[in-house]
Amino acid sequence: MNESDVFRALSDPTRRAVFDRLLSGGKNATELREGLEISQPAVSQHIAVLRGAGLISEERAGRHTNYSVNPDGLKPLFDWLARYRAFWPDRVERLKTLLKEMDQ
Amino acid sequence: MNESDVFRALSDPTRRAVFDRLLSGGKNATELREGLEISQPAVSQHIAVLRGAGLISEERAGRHTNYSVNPDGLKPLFDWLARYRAFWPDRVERLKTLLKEMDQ
DNA sequence: GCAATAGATAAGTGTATGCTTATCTGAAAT
DNA sequence: ATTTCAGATAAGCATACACTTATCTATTGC
Repeated sequence: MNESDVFRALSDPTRRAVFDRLLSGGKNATELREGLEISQPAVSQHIAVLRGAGLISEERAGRHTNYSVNPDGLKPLFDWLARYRAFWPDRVERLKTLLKEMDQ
Repeated sequence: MNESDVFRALSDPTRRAVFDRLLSGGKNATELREGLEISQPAVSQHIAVLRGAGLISEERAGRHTNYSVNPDGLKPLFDWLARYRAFWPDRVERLKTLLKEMDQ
């Protein structure tokens, strides 16, 4: 919800790995756990933190729960970063990338 | 230096306030402390965390030390966020702003 | 109904974090 | 030289975090 929650949620590498995994589409908790050498409750707790920060949303489907990236979740981060636009790297390159992407 | 350090450093509101204060130019530790109801060592410790994350750099000047934003410090954050470009808000508006800014 | 499965919650543990007061280092000024 | 000021470091403390094992809830399938 707020900046602190988002920054804190993303400060943990395992949590970033979980979040990253959702980039390729929604997944359930078991799928999110794959490859991570961590207990089931630990994943569940990480998911709770990400949800609490507004970064992911969930949809119950039977006995599975499907988690997906909340499109607005990163907004606090973008908003905060916008004030540091002066320090954005490779502005021109980034702009080109954006333009190219938008043409598609 | 790495993503975790940057996210963690910025997860603390006091530390963001200190960092924000540097946006309007370099400052020494006493100036950074102004308005914060916090002890001098606490500020010193926050500065150490920000420096450790590569977010600020320092320049000793007599018995003062001038701290300033490290222009490359936010790069890990930008790089990480670049992968989530699909979720960037107001892409067109942001692009316009960038263009306007670059024309100046 | 009953066993199996997905996931959350409880309780406990070691470590990290943010803060404090007290002290140290080093440069400035008199 | 000695006091003064900027800032770092030391030590201690309370709380937060990330993790574990054990247990609970809810849904599915037989």
